[in-house]
Amino acid sequence: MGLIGTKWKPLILFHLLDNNLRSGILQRKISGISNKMFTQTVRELEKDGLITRKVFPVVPPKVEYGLSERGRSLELILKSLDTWGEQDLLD
Amino acid sequence: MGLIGTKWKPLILFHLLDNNLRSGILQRKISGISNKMFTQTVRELEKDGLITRKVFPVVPPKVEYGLSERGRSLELILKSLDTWGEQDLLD
DNA sequence: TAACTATCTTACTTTTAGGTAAGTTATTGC
DNA sequence: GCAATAACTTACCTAAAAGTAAGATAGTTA
Repeated sequence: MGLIGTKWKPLILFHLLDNNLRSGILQRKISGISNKMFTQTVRELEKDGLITRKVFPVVPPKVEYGLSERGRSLELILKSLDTWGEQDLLD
Repeated sequence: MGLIGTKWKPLILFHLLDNNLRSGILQRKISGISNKMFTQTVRELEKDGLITRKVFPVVPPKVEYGLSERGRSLELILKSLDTWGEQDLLD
């Protein structure tokens, strides 16, 4: 229940619903997040087992994030939250 | 989407799903919450239009909280979050 | 060889969330 | 007339979350 008790986690998960995304692109989708919070939050999501992280050994670096199976199991909840939030934009 | 981005709000809403509850009882159900945070959070939820607050002019005071229609519309999401959180208790 | 790239870290500071403890209220029961 | 009651509110303080800005990395291209 406390699972979603953070500002950024649900947002990041939400943006990964459609496709895997590489780090920079995902970050640009989360408007307002600082670089630090972004890295910190994906690290936590990875530890939680909600997203996967794939590093390509190239220069400049390339990192891709995607939902794990466990993360995928949140799909309905994430979509509901999104729809609910858009109904009338309080908060 | 940022709607649930707090530690206590979803918890309080969740405990109101079944019945309206008077203040003290509701607060005792939210283990770990301080008196201050409790009052503060229900105030916010009331402003958000998610819960209703009914004051009975008796001594000692009696206050009852319940879900508003808008709050009630979160029922499925709250229950999903709860079930999801219990599946395996990470976080 | 210097600049550019994408991703992340680290040190430092500010902002926000949260806790503790005391005080307020108005009636009832002793 | 004093204590007990439920539901706050307030002032003060600490802890946690988040922002800013700088630096590390190492190949590629000019």
